[in-house]
Amino acid sequence: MISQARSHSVKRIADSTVRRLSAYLRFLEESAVDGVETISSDALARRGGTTSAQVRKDLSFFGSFGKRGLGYSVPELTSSLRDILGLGREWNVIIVGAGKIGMALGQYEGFEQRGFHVTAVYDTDPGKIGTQWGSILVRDMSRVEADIAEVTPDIAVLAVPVGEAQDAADRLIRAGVKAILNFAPTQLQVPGDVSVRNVNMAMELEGLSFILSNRDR
Amino acid sequence: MISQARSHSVKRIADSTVRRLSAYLRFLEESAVDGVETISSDALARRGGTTSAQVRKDLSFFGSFGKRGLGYSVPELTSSLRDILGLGREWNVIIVGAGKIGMALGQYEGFEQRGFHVTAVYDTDPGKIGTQWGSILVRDMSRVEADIAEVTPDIAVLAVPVGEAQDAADRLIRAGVKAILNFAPTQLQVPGDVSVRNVNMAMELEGLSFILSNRDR
DNA sequence: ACATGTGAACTGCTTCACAGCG
DNA sequence: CGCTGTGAAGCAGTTCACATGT
Repeated sequence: MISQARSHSVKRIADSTVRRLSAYLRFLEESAVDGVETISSDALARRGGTTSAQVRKDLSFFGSFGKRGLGYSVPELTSSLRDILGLGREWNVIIVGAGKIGMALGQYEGFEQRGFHVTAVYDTDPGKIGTQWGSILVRDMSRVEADIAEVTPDIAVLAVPVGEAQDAADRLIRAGVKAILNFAPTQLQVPGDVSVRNVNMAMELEGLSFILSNRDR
Repeated sequence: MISQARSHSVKRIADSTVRRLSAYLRFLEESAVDGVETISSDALARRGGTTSAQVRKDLSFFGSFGKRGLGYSVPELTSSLRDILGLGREWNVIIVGAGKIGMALGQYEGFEQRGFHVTAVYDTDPGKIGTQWGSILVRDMSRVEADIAEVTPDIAVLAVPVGEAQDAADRLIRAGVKAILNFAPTQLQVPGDVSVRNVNMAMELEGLSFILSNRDR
């Protein structure tokens, strides 16, 4: 019996660790397709751009998943990582904002594949409300509180213009949403029990711009 | 004379610092619109979700921009941060992959606004090649090397399916590209002189999933 | 012999606290 | 007096190195 994920979990886990776990999981899934049965921390590390010690340390927070002298069983570690990351269940997701980004996200297959079920898309534009995107109906943003009262989504994806982001977030939080994936280029102000992750293209581009500007000097 | 950005810049700057500088810049721009003349490290911190000491330390790597007892001049600090981040010039950007994400990015106004000039979009799909997106023409991916040889883009945005990402990156790098903004959910293998930033929605969602799963425990 | 799991050492980012200056 | 700028202290994340198990 190896799958002892969650038996540990005493100290707080660093954000960077969680990100790497995601990366390991993706690589494991690729390896499984290639028919690899067993993998070492070193192979995992090379592919993820880190070190074997880092891989082992990351995993050690959650249990012992390897066999000494051998490495990790690909299917077993895959399953353990899924469990650790909370991917063993379905999460209900709503998308707020039916613009270009919201649309691209709504049609992204990767969401469903990983257990993130998009239940609804919201917008304020009467021209968009009522239109159908595949199986998803664009709903009226004014209904969002009523809908959430019935079934609270686990995660709300915010894909509205910057100027509307904080207001939208406030509404969602008041209605009970506890996790937001924010695509608007602004730092949302939220209470401590609400988790926010930001996806900010402007910031990433500026990061590259900074590196390019300071490369030689 | 205050704008002494770049007179310092001895030690390596942490990634987290650069990200915060981006955030400060955005907030400063918002403040300027509201007519604010002067701002303290404390105000900047509250808005950016950090501490005043952190703000001052971040800025101190690049010079002294404030007035003791007063704070920072909004226009002066804005200009200094733009300079530090390398936003004082235009960067040429190509988008590789004319799918949903590539399309959304190509039409994103924020790019141009901040000096990131999209010069071309590439795809391999004959049905897409030759179509026009606003002012941008979708070009044949097989031409990318020839085009780059003429004008090397500063940054390439990778918005192709996972399976094609590494190959596309290899081609771009061989052709001279030194900075990549990668939207494919895979860890690209690149030489040391190439900078990569990742935008990975799956990873962010998994981060939220992890937090939600471990919230109470 | 080989690769994991982990305490100990190390590195570097963050926070503190206060001197310095407007 | 208020707020910046910055060494020093504190802390968290990473790397080392080796005992441990197969």
